[in-house]
Amino acid sequence: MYQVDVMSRVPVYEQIVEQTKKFILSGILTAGDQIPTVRQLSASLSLNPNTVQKAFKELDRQGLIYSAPGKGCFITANARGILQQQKRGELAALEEQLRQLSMSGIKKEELYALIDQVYEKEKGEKKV
Amino acid sequence: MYQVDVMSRVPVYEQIVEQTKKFILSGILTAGDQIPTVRQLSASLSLNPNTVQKAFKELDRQGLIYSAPGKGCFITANARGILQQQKRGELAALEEQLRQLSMSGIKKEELYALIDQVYEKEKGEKKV
Amino acid sequence: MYQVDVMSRVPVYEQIVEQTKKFILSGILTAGDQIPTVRQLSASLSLNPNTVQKAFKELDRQGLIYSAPGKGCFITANARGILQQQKRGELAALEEQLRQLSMSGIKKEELYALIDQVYEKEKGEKKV
Amino acid sequence: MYQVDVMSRVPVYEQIVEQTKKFILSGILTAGDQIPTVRQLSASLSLNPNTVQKAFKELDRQGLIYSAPGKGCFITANARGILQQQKRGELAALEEQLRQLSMSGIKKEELYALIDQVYEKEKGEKKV
DNA sequence: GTGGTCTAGACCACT
DNA sequence: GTGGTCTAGACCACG
Repeated sequence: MYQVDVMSRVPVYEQIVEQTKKFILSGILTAGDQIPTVRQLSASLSLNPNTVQKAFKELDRQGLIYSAPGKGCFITANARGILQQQKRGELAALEEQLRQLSMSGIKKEELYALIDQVYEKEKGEKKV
Repeated sequence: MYQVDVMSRVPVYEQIVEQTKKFILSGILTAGDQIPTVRQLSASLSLNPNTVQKAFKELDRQGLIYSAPGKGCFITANARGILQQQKRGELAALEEQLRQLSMSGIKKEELYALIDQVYEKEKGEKKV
Repeated sequence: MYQVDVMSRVPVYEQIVEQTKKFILSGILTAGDQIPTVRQLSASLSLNPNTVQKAFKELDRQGLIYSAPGKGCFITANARGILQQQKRGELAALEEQLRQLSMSGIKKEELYALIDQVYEKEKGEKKV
Repeated sequence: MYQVDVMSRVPVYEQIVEQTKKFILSGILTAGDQIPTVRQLSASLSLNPNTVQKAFKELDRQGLIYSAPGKGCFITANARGILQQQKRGELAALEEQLRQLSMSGIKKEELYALIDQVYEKEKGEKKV
C-alpha cells in the first residue's frame, strides 16, 4: 500500500503524510479505519520507526487520525472533510501556477483538456 | 524589484531563483539584460553575498544566465525558451494536483473559471 | 582515499568531484555505495564542510550520487553509465587536442604507443 | 581573425593567448610577423584594453612574442619551437585522459580512427 | 548522527 | 568594480 522514495528530496515522513491524505481523499481509508502500526509500516518500508512516528504525529496534529494507545491509530470521523477544506485553500496557489503557464505559451485549451481528462476518469471511477 | 521572506520554509536562494525566472517569463528581464550584481542584491536584500551567489550559480547551471567574471551576470539568449520548456514539463505534475482537487469536491466549473480569469488578465496585459 | 591539492588552480571542490568520478569509473565506488559523510571528508582533508558540501551537491546535480538527509550520500544506480556517456561526449575535445599535437611534430606512432600502453595496463588490471 | 566567447568560463585573456598559440603552431603567424596592436584588437573584439594587454604580457612572458615600444608586438624567432616543446610536455596529461576513456568503454580502435582522421587531414593541408 | 542553509568575512582572478 | 572560492562556525530538518 504505502511506498516511499528515499532518493526524493521530499522528506520520507512527508511522503507518508501525503500518501495517507491521498488514501483518505480517494476513499481507500475512511472514518474509523485503522492504519498500519508504526512497527508494521517501518518494517515493511525499511524505515526508522522514528520517521513513521513523525508522520503519524503530523497526521494527528492535523486532526486526520487519532491514536488509541495500545490499540493503534484510526482515521477520524471528519478527516475527509478537513482535507477537502485544505485543498480548497490551495486554489490560490494554483492561480499563480496557472499564471506562469499562461506566460509559457501553454494554451487555454490545453488546460481545459487536462481538466476534462482528469474529471472524466474520476467519473468513470465513481461508477465502479 | 527582488524581495525575499527569510521566515519562509523555502530557502532564500531558491526564492531568488524563482523570482528571476518569473522576471524572465514575464518579460521584465530579457536576453542580454544584466541582472543585479551579487553585492548589489545581497545589500538590498540584507543577505550574505554567498546566498545570492548560490542562487546565481543555480540560474547559470540551468542556462538562464551566464556570468562574466569582472563584468556581471546576464540573461542568456534562449532563457525564455528554456523556461517555457520547463513549465511545459511541469504539466504532468499539474495533472496529479487536479486529480486531488477533483476528489475534494471542487467542481470542474470552478477550475474553468479560474483559468478564464488568469487568461483574461493575461490578454489585457498583452494589449498594453 | 581522497586527496586534494589546495595550491592547485583547479578549485578544491572540483577536485573532489573529479576524484569521485574516477572512483566510480574505476569501480572503487559502485551503485548503492555510501560515500564519506561531509563531516568525515572535510575532517580528513582538513577542509571546511561547505567545500565538501559544494562538491557533493555538484555530484548530486549530475545524477551521480543522491543524498538522503539524515543518512548520507550514495552512488546512484546508473552513475557509471552517466559517466561513460559524459566521457564519450568529450571525444570531440580530444580531436582538437590531437590536431595541435599533430602540428607540434608529434608523430602518429608516438600516440599509437601511448594508447597501447594505457590499454595494455587496463587489460592487466582486468585479469586481476 | 581573433574571436572570443564571453560566455565561456575560460578567461577572455586566456582565449587570446590560446588563439595566438594556435596561429603560430598552424603557421598563420610566423617569426617576425606583427600581431595586432592592443588598441586594434581590443576595439575589434569590444574588449577592455587591459584584457588584451594581459594576454600579450603572458605571450611575452612565454617568449612567444616581443614588444617593440612604439612599433608593436612581433612573433619571436623560436616561438614555434617553444610551442612544440610545450605540447610535448602535455603528453603526460593526455595519458591520464586516455586512461579514463579506456574505463568508459571507448574502444582502442575508436582512438586509432580519431588519430588517423586528424593526421590524414593534416597531411592534406600540407600538400596545399 | 546526517545533509542543507545561512551568515560573516577573507582572498583571488578577471575586466 | 565584478564573480568565484574558501574558511569558520551557526542553526535547522531529517532519520
